[in-house]
Amino acid sequence: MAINEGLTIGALAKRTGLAVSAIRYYEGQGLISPWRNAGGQRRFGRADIRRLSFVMIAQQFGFTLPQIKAELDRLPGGRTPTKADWAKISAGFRTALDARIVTLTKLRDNLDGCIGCGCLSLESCALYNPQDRAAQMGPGPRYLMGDAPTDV
Amino acid sequence: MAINEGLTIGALAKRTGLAVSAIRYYEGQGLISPWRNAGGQRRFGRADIRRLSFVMIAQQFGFTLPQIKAELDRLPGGRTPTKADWAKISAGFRTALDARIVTLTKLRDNLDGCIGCGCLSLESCALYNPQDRAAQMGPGPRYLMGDAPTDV
DNA sequence: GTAATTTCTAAACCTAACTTTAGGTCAAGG
DNA sequence: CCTTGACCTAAAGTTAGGTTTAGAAATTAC
Repeated sequence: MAINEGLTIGALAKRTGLAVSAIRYYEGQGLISPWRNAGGQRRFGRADIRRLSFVMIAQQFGFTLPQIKAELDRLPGGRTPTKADWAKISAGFRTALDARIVTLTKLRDNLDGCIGCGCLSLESCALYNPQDRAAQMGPGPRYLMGDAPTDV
Repeated sequence: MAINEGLTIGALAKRTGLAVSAIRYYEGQGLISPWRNAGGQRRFGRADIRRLSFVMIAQQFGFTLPQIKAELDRLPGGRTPTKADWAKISAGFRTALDARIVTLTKLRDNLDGCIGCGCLSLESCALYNPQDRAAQMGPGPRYLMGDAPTDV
């Protein structure tokens, strides 16, 4: 391994647990911006490990890649992000997560009522509020619970 | 409208709020089994409204169609399901939902720690525990999460 | 009886988030 | 120097959960 020329894509993949192809894909989506060495191969900085870590956590929370990119774009350009920079962004997660827990809990409570009455029918079941469903997106795969993460 | 020959696909769509195309798709997936009239058109029983209602709720909870089918297959064949039949199946939701709430709450608590330290790095962040990641929730093309976490 | 809806089937298309493949190029070890 | 493994690009394939389209047949409305 050379002196300090950055991580290869393979090394980054090993460090993050991501597939090499996924990392290339993320670059295409603008989530990371490696530089190239003389031979045209990607080289990544150590800060990219943290960036990808952020991506993976955010995905677990149900964020889409464009939403995640929007968050990452708020990091300072020009210098390596500090812990404080990351902490600021992470705080938004807390809010989104709290909201999701509230939604699920409400859903569960409604379900309790439905188990009691055995209804599960459109006429009487609170779970089917058409307004709730109307908020869902049209085509394509559905996301977590239908409650898209509010803007962080 | 004829006497009592069952619901047309359009009527069922109106009752459930689903698109006609979605209902046909669900039939293809084995979630409902309409009969055909003399002209070859689908006819549905009133019990199918409830079946589709179940499908829609289960989707909100993040179940995939095959998982939902598995649940529906537990309903009695031969007779129209009673409220008790539906209540038995609904109880399973309660368990799944409770589990999901616990997972999210744990995730949030871990995040609290991470916001404190500002780490968000693979070396020290509890959010990356591969075991936690394996506990994926929600639908979507995320077959990657079960991958070998190599060294993490 | 005719026009307007609905419905039918099959196949193609859609999005998100990736993976796989094909056909080369680069880099590191012996 | 040569071989092996990592890397490159571009394009096509994959999965889930549907939607759209096209052309034909059935039903309903007037």
